[in-house]
Amino acid sequence: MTEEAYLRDYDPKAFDSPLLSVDAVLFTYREGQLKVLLVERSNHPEMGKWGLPGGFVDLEADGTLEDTVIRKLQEKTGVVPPYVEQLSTIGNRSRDKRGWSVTVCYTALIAHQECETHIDTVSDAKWVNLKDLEKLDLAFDHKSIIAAGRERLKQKALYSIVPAYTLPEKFTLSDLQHVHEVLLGKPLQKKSFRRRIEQADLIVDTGEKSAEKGRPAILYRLKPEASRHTFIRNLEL
Amino acid sequence: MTEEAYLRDYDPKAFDSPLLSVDAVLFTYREGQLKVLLVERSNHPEMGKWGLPGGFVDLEADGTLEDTVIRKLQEKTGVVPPYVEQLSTIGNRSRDKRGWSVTVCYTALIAHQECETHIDTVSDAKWVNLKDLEKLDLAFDHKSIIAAGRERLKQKALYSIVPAYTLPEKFTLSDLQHVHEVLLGKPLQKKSFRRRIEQADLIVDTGEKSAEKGRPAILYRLKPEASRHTFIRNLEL
DNA sequence: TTGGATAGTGTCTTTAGGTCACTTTGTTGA
DNA sequence: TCAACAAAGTGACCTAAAGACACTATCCAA
Repeated sequence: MTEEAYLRDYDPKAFDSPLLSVDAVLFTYREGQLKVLLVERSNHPEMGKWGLPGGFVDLEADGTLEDTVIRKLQEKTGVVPPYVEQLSTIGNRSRDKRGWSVTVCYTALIAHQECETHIDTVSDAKWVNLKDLEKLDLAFDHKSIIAAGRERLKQKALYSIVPAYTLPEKFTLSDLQHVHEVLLGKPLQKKSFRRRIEQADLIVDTGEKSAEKGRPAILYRLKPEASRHTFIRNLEL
Repeated sequence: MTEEAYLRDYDPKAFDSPLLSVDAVLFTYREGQLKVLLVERSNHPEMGKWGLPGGFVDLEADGTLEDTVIRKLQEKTGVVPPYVEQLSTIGNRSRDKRGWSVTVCYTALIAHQECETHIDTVSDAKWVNLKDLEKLDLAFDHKSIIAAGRERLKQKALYSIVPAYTLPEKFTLSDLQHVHEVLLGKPLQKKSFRRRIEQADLIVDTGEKSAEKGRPAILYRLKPEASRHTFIRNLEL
């Protein structure tokens, strides 16, 4: 048989295959707290429970898996988060009552200011403090996915400034240090932190200053190469 | 409608969904070269081309995605590799002529001695030097998946001794250093390398010595906690 | 027993990061 | 107007990890 004949007769539903979905752990930082976006499930199974934003691939609309996540996140937040990175894929027979199920998970970061108003209009989405998650009973294995996302972000805090994407476009080094401290769960030395960031050479002085009490701080912005525009990490080499 | 009713009537084939497969980049080290296991495709599409070992989830036999990879690897090598780790998931409309396709990719490591004989009996599998890959035309996007796996392994060489899983159970520090040098593409300082490994405290002296020319070297083995038995990394926290 | 080959170590230098006190620069209210 | 306060930013010293490289150790073979 030729490949043409094979492809002509190919029936995608001839074989049983797992259910495939996509989920996103969207983090933000506000008032000293790390928060995750949760969505109330409006369909079975686990209807009524809160869980991660996500869903199924739209074979027509989506060209890649990243298109799917971004589409789903935009539905809930109104915007495309500036940072999206694949986290892990989980697939087994027990995580979904419907049967064998696979979910491709992503972590995403955004400044809460970017989507505050839109989330308020969407009644089925809300920010939840990571600290308050323990009490909640989330859908599927979403709680452990969030834990994995948080762990990944913690690692990033050790050797990168990726957590900066949880902040507004212009931010101070003190802000950034606070985010890192929350992620790492311990205070950092101001000097060391600043030295590391200066060496990395990933941010640039905007010339503006913050207006809090005390000495005003320089407002920085991420350099264009680490640009604030849908930085998608999946197989870039 | 109750959840019970929903689940009773649930039809997994009611919606179109992407094709889901699993692929593995199995590395080994031999005679100063990094090698990857390739398999000749016996079915359409891309029949006759060489590609990564992998396949579809068996909803009956496999409990998790990792079961699927391991089953596929065992079919080709005869054994379960001591190190298997999820790499990345790639899903888009263009990678497979059959349509929307998602593949969950893994990297795995094994000593070539463990499977030499079995691979010789399986005529459709062979080790290929990483260096020789450029010339080859592999199936699907497998060449870029291998590149990603190699890049991941290179990162591991910087701060771990995971590459030790490409070596036999008992190995010398010189062997391990050679593997790391090939991965990093540059010579390493013997003293620094050994200091780093000693500090990590992940290997233990077997009491045996190697018998090459020159001064015999101490044979080490990975400590049980970094045990040589199907160390699967996916979402361990 | 000596020379070749490779394993393994001693030691100085370099660099990244920790610590902490000090200076700077703004606001606020007597 | 100017001290007191608060937070930003820096100087300087110390420690730990890694780089560089020469040196010693231990085997085999001729």
